[in-house]
Amino acid sequence: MTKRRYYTITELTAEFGITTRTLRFYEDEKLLNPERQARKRLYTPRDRTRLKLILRGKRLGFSLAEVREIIEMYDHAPGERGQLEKLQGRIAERQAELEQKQKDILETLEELNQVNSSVQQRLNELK
Amino acid sequence: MTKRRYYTITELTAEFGITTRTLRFYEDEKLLNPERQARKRLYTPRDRTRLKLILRGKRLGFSLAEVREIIEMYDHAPGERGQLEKLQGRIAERQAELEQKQKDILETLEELNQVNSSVQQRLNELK
DNA sequence: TATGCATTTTACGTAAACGTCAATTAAATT
DNA sequence: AATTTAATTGACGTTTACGTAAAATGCATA
Repeated sequence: MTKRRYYTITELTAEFGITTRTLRFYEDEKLLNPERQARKRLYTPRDRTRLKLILRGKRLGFSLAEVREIIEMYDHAPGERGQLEKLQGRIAERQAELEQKQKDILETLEELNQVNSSVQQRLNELK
Repeated sequence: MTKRRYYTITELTAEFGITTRTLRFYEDEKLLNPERQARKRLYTPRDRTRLKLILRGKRLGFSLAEVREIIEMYDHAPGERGQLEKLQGRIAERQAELEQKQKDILETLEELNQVNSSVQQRLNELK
């Protein structure tokens, strides 16, 4: 017996903690492309992978439009030199953005640590 | 001559690439508290620092409500044991969130690197 | 067969985060 | 004094990302 081929809409909502509305919305936005069995949606492993990419992008603060661009990079067609070079440019931009976010995170974590220390000290003083 | 004490609204919009509307909106939301000289806003270094925190939070995908909570952690009043412990709990939550974002970023950077490599290889093959 | 349950489609609603006027007002320059 | 320039205060508009309610459909079970 081979791997499951399809996921139902409720399986995905349960696995990722999202609503059916969200899944249908992403489909309207052409981010997902579930097949149909009569009227029911059947999500493929590819849909599930894309969904993970979408949710990860959202966690990082990307809009759906940005998520779409990033996913399109993954799916890029072979293309000619000019296209490929443009693609590299866009990749570099996203990488720079992500590196900025890394810095932002490190700063924030550091500050939260400092707050935590001062709170801890206050707690120690309280007996 | 000591350090500048105030920033005008246009100085801040220029420095951070935002609009006056945004600054007034943050003020309505009680995130900033500029003084007034007649009707004109005079932003203090403290306002500027908070603005930086706001913009950094936004880059990380936090909503203004979340940014507000984070800033309030920085500004927390001394408080009693129960309060302090709750604060530590909230700090831990935010830290976990940020660590998840770090993982998400590393994964995304790795994937973008892979795409970049395959694009580069294609370019090399094109002569 | 009737009934319940999940799913679908349609469509209006909503919260967040500003954008974009329009109508003052004040300060600075001619 | 007249005029340009910068800032302010409403207030309605817009986009994004779904929420939510209603009505129809289809499968499963009592």
